[in-house]
Amino acid sequence: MPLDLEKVGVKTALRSFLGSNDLDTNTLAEFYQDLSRNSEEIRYSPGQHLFREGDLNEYIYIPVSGAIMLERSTSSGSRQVFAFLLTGNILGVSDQLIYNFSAKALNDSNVIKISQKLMKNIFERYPAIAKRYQQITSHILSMILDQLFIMGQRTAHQRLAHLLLDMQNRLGHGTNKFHLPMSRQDIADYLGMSLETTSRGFSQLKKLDLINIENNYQITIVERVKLTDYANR
Amino acid sequence: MPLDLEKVGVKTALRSFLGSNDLDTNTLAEFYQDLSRNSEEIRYSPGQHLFREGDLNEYIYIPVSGAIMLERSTSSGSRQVFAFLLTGNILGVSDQLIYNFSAKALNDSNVIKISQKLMKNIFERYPAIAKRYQQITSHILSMILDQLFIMGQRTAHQRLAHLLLDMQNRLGHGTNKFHLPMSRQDIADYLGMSLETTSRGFSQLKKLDLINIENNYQITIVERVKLTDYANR
DNA sequence: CGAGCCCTTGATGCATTTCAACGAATGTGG
DNA sequence: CCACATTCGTTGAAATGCATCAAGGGCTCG
Repeated sequence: MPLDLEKVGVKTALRSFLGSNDLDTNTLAEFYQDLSRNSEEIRYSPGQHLFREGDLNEYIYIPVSGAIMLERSTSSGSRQVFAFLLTGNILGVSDQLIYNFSAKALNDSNVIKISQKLMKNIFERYPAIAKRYQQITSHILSMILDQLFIMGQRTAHQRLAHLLLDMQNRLGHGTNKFHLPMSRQDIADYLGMSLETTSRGFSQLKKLDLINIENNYQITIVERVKLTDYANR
Repeated sequence: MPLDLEKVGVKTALRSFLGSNDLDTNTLAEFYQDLSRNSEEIRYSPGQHLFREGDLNEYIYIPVSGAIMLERSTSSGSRQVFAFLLTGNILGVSDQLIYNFSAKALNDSNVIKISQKLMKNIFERYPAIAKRYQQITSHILSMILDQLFIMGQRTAHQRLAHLLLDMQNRLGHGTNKFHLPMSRQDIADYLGMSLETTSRGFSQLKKLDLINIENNYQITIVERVKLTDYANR
């Protein structure tokens, strides 16, 4: 379906993408017009791929609702999950001819899909947006560095604590409760550990009264400070 | 010292930075002029910092010779090494106000130092170079993803095998021999393992006749195909 | 030659994986 | 609505990989 700028989610996602700075209202309005005419919003079901590793890099995507997982698999069957993307994040920020990872919807998700061609065109006409895009790229870079840092850290349970803190930030909306969009296996492949270790990690953190597990996916951070401490010990 | 464009290493490094494409000779010549007037080549001794985590992000750096290590340390004393940079690589490609890692020379290194201000200026005047810069950023992003992928690999020895293959590509100059610029401890912190495990990994790979160790730093890849197989098993 | 540094190797204990069984939640067809 | 299958998560026990502790070897440089 064509992009409907009046939908609350779409606006939120785009605002989060563009950031709160610099862009004057005229530029913004024109840009929105461009988008609504030339790009669309697409709905994906759980498990459906936005694209696969090896596909031509022709679009960028901005999730409006739901959650997207970036992953790469080996011939030998193992898998690395690179990131979980939520509302207002962006994927496909790359000049590479071909995607070198796959993107898959974790649950029912709405996603804005913009062609790279349109994007290049927009960059030429709105330097402010091109600049913002560069900022985003460098922010992503710094996020991945953080992730790499965490991967090198001591214990599996600490890495899990990091993930939960991150998820609270991104999903908690100011509260200490959130709903995990991914499975234990997804978390395991994200943090480089086995499914069972992930599960034991949850149990351990619950036993220490740092978190509470309402059901498999509904998590509460009970002791944020202590959990942070646990993660960075 | 001011940048001497006639020096072979400098040319090589800049060419590798700029890539082999697109830029017409006029643009190139002007750009080189700009650089030689406004930037400099600096020599660093082993262990010396180019910058530290938290320093203002005011320069980008391009190694001409030697090797630079990017690292971040925790308060609790552990360390993550993010990358080893060699001739023609680039560091400081980020819009972040402050570096979020340190850069340290591993051995005697010459480095071209360019102010971010000059760089921005150059981008405005030479769009082709701005575009190239964006390509580089996205290439770096994809390198870090590869690194993240490797960190998720099963065993420590496999990760080491990956590193050695990477080093052969970058240092071997077409041969199967190369000189490692970093210590066992550096490798350990890069791959998220202990120094001892790294050492045992070397011994193991040698025992399997996949590599040969002339001395601690002089390595030969004996069986590239088998080593690749070992790394991805 | 000896000091210092880095690397290697061995022994031990702990963290994590693997294998296996079970439990909870969800969906399906009779 | 209830058996039943299926999927996903938890937990236990055994095996393995890795970190840690500790000792010793080799190289370099004064």
